[in-house]
Amino acid sequence: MSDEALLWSRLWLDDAPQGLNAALADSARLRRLHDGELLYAKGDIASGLIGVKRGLIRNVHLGSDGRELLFGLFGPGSWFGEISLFDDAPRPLHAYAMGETEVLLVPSAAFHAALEAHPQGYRHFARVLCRKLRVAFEVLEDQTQPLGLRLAKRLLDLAAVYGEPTAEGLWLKLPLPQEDLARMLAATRQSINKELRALTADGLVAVKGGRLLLRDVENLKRRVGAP
Amino acid sequence: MSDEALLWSRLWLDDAPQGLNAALADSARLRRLHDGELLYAKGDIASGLIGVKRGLIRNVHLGSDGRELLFGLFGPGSWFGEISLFDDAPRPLHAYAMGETEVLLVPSAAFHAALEAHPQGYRHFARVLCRKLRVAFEVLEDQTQPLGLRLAKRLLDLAAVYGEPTAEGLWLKLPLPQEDLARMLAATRQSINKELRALTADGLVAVKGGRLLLRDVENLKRRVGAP
DNA sequence: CCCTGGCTGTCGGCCAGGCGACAGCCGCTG
DNA sequence: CAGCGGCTGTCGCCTGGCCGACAGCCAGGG
Repeated sequence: MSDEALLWSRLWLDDAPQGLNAALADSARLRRLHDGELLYAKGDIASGLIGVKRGLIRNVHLGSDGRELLFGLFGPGSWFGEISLFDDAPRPLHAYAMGETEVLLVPSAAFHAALEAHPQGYRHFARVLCRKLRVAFEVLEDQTQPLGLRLAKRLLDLAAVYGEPTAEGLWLKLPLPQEDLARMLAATRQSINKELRALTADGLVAVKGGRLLLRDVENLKRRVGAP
Repeated sequence: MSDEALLWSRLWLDDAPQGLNAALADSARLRRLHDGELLYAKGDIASGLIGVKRGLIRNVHLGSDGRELLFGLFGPGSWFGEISLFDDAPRPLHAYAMGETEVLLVPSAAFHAALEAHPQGYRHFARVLCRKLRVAFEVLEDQTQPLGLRLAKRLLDLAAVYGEPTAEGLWLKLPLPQEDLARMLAATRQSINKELRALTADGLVAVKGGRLLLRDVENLKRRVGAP
């Protein structure tokens, strides 16, 4: 399967609805972005649905004080940007590229037309929206937890998407400076550093060559879940 | 218009799709709840879509330490509970009554059947889900703001739903102990008390007879928005 | 091979907000 | 009208996490 076909298959939760998939794929166009280039800004009207073919897209909020909050990190196979398509409201977040990146863009008009022709697509995207809502709820629930726990949880979440199992444990194949973890957890780089080293001291994670290794996923999960 | 007709009209954002509305209304049944009675628990499979006819429903998360987080407060005219219907996953939160309460419940099976017959309903509910997602995003963005700001913002949000304009200002016609504000903002009662009195000192709000009065909505908004 | 720029490790001061404690206050009920 | 239970007002202590500062460290480029 070509990487583009793989990307399309990742748009669907289980079985791809053939007609709809074809309609969307026909109208998609490729867009290339350089490192740091803006895909869209918060407040823009929706250009379309986005699928990442190569590279990485950051989905962020910029506080009035300049502080950046990192809501999403989308790698190859990920789709996003549907919210503004459904409610016709401005983009809720900025999106820009990390490294050389290629995305597929299904223009809004084509997206709407395809869905009108294949209404069962609405049901699918309703499920997608639900999943995002549940994730948001979970993060909100964890607000009161100490930073160490929230960090461990986030690492497990990242590993679920970007983890590569090896003999030593689960590698995060992702450029992930501590600064970014801080931006995800609304914390400071220093605090992340401290917690990360606490996890290292407990033998749960390790850092080798700038990448993170989850050495004991079971124990991490236990620490995060039922104490 | 009867209060029940009013409730149904509130299910839709703009114009009610007649056929779908009728189908849902036909299958809805009334359920009466006493003060504190559980409507559903987190983890339950979805019973159906809920509309509040009379009283108040609290939508909460219970932390393992017993701490309660208040995610939603639904009064007459409010609908909720659609998430689990669309993704067939367990309820993400508990829901229970405050005071004598009556709700309409559209059973899951009937809900699905009605939507299959009227697929344009999916589009509507997708919009509803989007709105909830945006609210969640905003709360997440405000994580780093000082408590005073978050409180002011929340009061304005509450006023948008439960506010009653008078000569003195905007009354919150809602039983709202400081403890509940604390549970909404993941703070303590004491901190809320302090911030509330700061707002009172600035003449922005007032408490009379246990209810809250927003005396200067304009200034509150200014304080919250562009400084 | 050195220099430069981005990341990591670490320290100390500081403060918002948590937590326990307790005293009014007010409305409801017996 | 006395008493009780739920809410509000207020203190003081304590701590997690913020912030500024600075010193390694390492990789890539000239």
